[in-house]
Amino acid sequence: MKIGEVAAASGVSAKMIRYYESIGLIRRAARSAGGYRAYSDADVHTLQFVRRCRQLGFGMAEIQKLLSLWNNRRRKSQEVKRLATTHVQALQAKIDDLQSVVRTLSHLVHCCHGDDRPDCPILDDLEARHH
Amino acid sequence: MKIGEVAAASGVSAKMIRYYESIGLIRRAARSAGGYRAYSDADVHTLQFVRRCRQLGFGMAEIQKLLSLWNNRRRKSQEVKRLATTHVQALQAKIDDLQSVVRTLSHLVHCCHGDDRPDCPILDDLEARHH
DNA sequence: ACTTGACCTTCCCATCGTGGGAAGCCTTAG
DNA sequence: CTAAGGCTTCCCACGATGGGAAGGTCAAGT
Repeated sequence: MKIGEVAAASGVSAKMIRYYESIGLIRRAARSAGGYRAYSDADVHTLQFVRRCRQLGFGMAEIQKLLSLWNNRRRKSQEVKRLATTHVQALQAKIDDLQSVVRTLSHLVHCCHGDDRPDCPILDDLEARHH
Repeated sequence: MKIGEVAAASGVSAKMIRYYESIGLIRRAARSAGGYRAYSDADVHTLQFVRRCRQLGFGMAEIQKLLSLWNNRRRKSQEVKRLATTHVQALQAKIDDLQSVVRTLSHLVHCCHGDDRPDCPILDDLEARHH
C-alpha cells in the first residue's frame, strides 16, 4: 500500500504519517523502486493505535511508550496503568484550570447588563489588579 | 520606565512586552536616546489588563478587541458581554471534550488490573477500531 | 575618566501537532 | 506518449512563550 491508501485506511493524514516517521514514532517505511513508501496491513493497525492515542490526548512521548508496551508481550499492565493514570491527572488539572476560569467569567458575564451603556463589570475586572 | 521595570510592575515578561508590540497588540513604545523603550504608568496599566485577559484564557485577537472596547468610552457593554460569552462557550466546549476523554480513560484505568501480567484493557481499547 | 556589570537591543531557535504549498519525480490510464 | 494524479522533500505558518547569542547603553564604583 502507498501512503495515501494507508492514510485513508487508518484515518491518519499522509502528512502526519511522514511526520510520525520523521520523529521516530513509527519505523521508517520500506520504499518501492520509485522511492514511494510501502506499507502493510500491520502498519495500518499501528497507525490506528496512534490515532486512538491522539484522540485520548496522549502526547508523542507517551504514545511512544504506549507503542512499545503494546508491542511487548512481557509487559506489565501496571506500567500501562501508571502511564494512563498520570495522563488522566494531567488532563484533570487542565480541566480544573479551565473550570476556574469559566466560573470567574460566567460570574462576570452574569453581572454585565449587556446593554447600550459603557458600564461593564467585565472590563472592571480586567482592569483591576490581580496578583 | 524601562522595559524591565514595566515587566516587574505589570507581571508581563519583557520578552512578551516586545512580542505584544511586534504583533501590534500594544502601541510601539517611545525610545530613549540610546534606543531603549520608554514606558509610562499608563502602559503598565495596559499590560496588567492584557495579563489579566491572558489569565482568563483570551487569545490575542480577543484581547485586541477587549483593549479597544476598554479604551472606547462610547462602547456598549453588550459587545463586551458578547465577546466574553463566546469565549466562555469555547472554553466550555474544550472542557467537555477533555471531560469526555477523562471519563473514557478513567473507566479504562479502573478496569486495568495494574499487575505484573500483560493483559490490559487500556491497550485493548487503543488497539480497537474507533471511527 | 574608566571599568564593570546590569540591563537593553535585535535576531534566531525551540516548543507541539497540524496543515498548506511549491517544485519536481513516479506511475498509470487513455 | 501525454496528462493527471499521487508521491517525494523542503519550507513556512500557527499561538504564546522561553532560551540564548552578539552587541549596544547606562549607571555606579574606583
